[in-house]
Amino acid sequence: MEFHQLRYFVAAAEELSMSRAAERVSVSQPALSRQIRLLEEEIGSELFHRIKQRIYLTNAGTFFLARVRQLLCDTEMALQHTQEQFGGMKRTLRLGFLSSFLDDLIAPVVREFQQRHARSKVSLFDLAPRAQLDRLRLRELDLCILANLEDDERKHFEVRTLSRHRFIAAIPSSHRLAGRKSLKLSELKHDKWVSLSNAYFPKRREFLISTCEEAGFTPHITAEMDSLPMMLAEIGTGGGVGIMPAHAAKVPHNGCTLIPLSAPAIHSELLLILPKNTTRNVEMETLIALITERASKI
Amino acid sequence: MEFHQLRYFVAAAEELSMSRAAERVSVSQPALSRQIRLLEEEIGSELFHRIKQRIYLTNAGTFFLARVRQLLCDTEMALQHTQEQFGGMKRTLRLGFLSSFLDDLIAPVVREFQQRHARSKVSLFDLAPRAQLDRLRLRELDLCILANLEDDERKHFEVRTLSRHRFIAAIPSSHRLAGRKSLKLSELKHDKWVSLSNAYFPKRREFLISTCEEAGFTPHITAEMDSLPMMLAEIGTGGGVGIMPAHAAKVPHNGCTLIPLSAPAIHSELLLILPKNTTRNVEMETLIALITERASKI
DNA sequence: CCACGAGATGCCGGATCTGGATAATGCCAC
DNA sequence: GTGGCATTATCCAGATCCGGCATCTCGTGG
Repeated sequence: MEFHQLRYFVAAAEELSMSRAAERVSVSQPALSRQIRLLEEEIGSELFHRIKQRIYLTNAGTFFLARVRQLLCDTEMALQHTQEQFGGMKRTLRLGFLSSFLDDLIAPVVREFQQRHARSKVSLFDLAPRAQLDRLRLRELDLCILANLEDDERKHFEVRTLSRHRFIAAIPSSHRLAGRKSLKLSELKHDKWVSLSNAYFPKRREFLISTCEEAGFTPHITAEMDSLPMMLAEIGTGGGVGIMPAHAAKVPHNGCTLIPLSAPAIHSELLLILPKNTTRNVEMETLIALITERASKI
Repeated sequence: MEFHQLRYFVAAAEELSMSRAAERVSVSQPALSRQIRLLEEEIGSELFHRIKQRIYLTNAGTFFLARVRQLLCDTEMALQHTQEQFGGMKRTLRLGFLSSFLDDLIAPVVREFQQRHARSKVSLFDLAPRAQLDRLRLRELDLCILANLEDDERKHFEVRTLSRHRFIAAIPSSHRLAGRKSLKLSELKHDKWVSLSNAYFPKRREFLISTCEEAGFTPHITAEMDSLPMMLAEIGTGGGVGIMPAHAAKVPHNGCTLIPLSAPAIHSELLLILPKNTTRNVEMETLIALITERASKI
């Protein structure tokens, strides 16, 4: 297992195309294909389904991807941190986020920031909530953007609310309610449910259960997934139903229908999370201001 | 930055010798030297002091080492986990520990375990407490062995006490009290103090402060270090005084004198920590039994 | 003063990674 | 149905980079 193989893999997983991935990481397509094959041989399991000249992540691939993301993130941070502290390198701002906010919030903010502080560097890390918080606590990230935070955690960080989002229901397109314009949570009381795993999404299962109980039933949870894309994939193949913040619509969801919830109105808050008791420089303040401003417009 | 460079670096840092490290990782000494040079060039800072044909970790090296350990641990775990879950590989037991317990507890237990279950694999990961807990929570480790645990955390895990250890004081060998056979905590009330950082050692600073306050003073903490070796190095160069569990004597401490504390008697508990609500197989039970048994003899 | 040990340097051989050409396959339009 | 386009897999030659050997330097200890 080598770093370049992992980078090629992430690129391929994100592009869902060997050719585009190869272009993105500046190698030829055969070179990339081959390295991914080697990686698959080492793992002993295919990372991609190759069907009809297209590639799709296997379950193993999805599972591996989450870990590789964290790995590459930690690698980059270890290098940067050491360079900055001992190699006289300028401080890079490290920002954790959820991929569903990349287009609307993160990317425009970073573009604007780069214009104002052309000599500053910002590194972006697409990580699950749990992974973001762990790294913020270790000061390996400078700030995080994620939705919801259990009370236990709040006291360790400085937390600001950026915006509020409604929850929607995600059900298979073949589901009896898939044609509806809106639905009530209680209409899904007899369905199988898919949740996000607590390991990556703090307290998410408890949140689902208590929300449903307030609506008068206990959800029958049959699957817990490690990421939003995996959850949508599971639902799309008929594995059950689920709820999630509306911005989840940004991630691909073939076979899934997303329907607004008319009752109860469940909200999640998008939060900006900072370490407590730290002095912040001008760049940091600018970045925070830009994020706050932009988020208020969503 | 490549994986083999990181492995060479860890080997060199542990052996404090390029030649022995080279032998350990089965390459020639020049090859290893060169790769470490390349790594240093990439970081922009020396990882080792090279004086009089010997090598010593620089501050940058010590800092980088902690992160690289975690990185290699995570890499190995990502690979194993994926292989086991999707590649039909047999389950490996992953065990986190503190290096000071390797010789007396971990190594003998693992040897014994290998004899009883020759076909099982155990992987060992030398990690800071914080890193162990984070990885246990994500189920990337199966079991941790560490000292002390804040109450917040206890409720997330199953915790068993293995043994109790007295705290000792660590002071520079040049310190006015260095000749003493034992000393009271309050005799150090006017010294500069060195603590372990909260980022890697949960609540360690608070523990030091409250312990000192019970002894009638507030410690003037001038440095927080990321690891026990760094802390001992800092104390050894006159950076202050500190307290730590007696087993710290296992790690090299040039320039440091370790002296039993006559009052107050501060204890720490060595804990075995397991995830909650998991089914455990025979191998796991054997391992737990062996650890418990062995620890009671220390 | 010399021998030995440890790390640094130079050069060569070989593993392997890359890239370009090419083949095979599927999709889509006409 | 057929031809064009796109995408992935395969093959081979060239280049890169890593590792090993020999050697050098420096410090230590007898």
